[in-house]
Amino acid sequence: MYFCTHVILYCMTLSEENYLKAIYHLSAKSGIAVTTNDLADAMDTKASSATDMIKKLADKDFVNYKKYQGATLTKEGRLIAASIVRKHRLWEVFLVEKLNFNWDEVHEVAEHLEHIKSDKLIEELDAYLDYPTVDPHGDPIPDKYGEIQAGKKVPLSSLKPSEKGLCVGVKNTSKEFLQYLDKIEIALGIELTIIEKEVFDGSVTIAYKEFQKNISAVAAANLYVRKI
Amino acid sequence: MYFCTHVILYCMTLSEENYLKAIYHLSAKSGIAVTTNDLADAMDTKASSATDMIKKLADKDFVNYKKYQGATLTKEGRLIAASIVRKHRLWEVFLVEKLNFNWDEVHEVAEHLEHIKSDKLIEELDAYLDYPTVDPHGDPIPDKYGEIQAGKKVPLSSLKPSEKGLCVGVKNTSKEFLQYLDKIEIALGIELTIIEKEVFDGSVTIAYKEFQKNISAVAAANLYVRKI
DNA sequence: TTTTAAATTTAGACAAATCTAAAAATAGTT
DNA sequence: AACTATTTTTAGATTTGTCTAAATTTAAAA
Repeated sequence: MYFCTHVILYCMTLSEENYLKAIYHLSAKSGIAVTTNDLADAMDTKASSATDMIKKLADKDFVNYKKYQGATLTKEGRLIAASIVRKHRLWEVFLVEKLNFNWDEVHEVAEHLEHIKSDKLIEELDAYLDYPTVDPHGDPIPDKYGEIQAGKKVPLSSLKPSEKGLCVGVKNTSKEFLQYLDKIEIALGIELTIIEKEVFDGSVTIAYKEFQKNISAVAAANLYVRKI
Repeated sequence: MYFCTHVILYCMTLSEENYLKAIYHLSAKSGIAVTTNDLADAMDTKASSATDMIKKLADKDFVNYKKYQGATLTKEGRLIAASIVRKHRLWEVFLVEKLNFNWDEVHEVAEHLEHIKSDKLIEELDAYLDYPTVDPHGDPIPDKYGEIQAGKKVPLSSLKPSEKGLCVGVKNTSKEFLQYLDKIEIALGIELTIIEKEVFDGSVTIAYKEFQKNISAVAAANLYVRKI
């Protein structure tokens, strides 16, 4: 099984790709069929537009659809959506690692780059970046078969004193939070060790680099790590 | 004067950008106003569609237009068109130098990449590629003010025996010609020395690398060099 | 279980970019 | 200068993705 370039290349509009991607993200979260309203909200449009597009995607066998029952991805739809997410995240890695972008600057540009259609481009980019498995926010990059290989990420707040974690991403992607992390010099790939957790407010004292700092429960819940 | 990002970012559709670029290329060739038919041919569409788009671009003050008199670029239109050509050619350099693309593979992908709108992206890319002045075909890359700095290129056939040229591009960009050049190992940046020109058929004997070969008048006319 | 509220779909309209076919303007030729 | 032939423009239709408003279905509550 492999990405169906022909389909992607010849048959999908920008709008179709974006809807498919939104369905992919929403169904990953909920695990069940994506509702018309949720899809419309995600796409910042109206329910009637979402219905129209779901029908079109169903006609092309990218989603399963029964009236009033929401949409789920077909195998082919999931593969295409995964390929778009793959491209998005690879471009994000490129922007951060090669072009000096910050965490909080890459998303918008990657939203456009993800729609460039060229198998060679993405394969070469993947190789050029040395086959990364997570993007700059720690989100996993699907492989070319649409499968996610990266290990599970957990919030920093779930670690106990003396446990160590590799910083792999954030839950809250707001500019404010990312800039806060920049300020205290926490970045992707940093090793963190839990020193102590305050019972009364959930704040966590962590050691990393040459620092030892205390961060709030909110911050700890929004920082993803992979246990090491 | 600088690229008007706001205009590019917020006001131009893909189609408008492509038409503007086509007008830029056509008027560079002829120097005079671009006719509706020529524009339609270049865009592989019908004259009526070209008229419609010219009107729209004229409304936005990107072209000067009088009925039946064709179109010329305004200062702002030229700047935007140049920025698109700049992006196209920078991406071509990136694809060849970093992602192992060949001369004859880059154009199609660059056609899409050129429409990605981000000042930071293109500035960083430019720096990352070390400020190239020509693309892999030897065509000049406009600077960020829309100006072309690169030296003039001339066909190899215009050189006389014992003159040397740096291979900077091709006139004929057909896959066949580019593959022919690959085969005889002529590439961008190669130094060529004219050994001899045959009077009867215009063919040229050239020395380069460890080779000494004879190429036809047609080939020599389609290979651009910069005298050195 | 019936009624009400919410979610979803349909119907009809609109803007963008295109087309075909017909009308209008320009240019070339005698 | 008048007449073709070509070029260009206009008018009206089509497709895609969107909208609003109304109709329909499902879900929740009394």
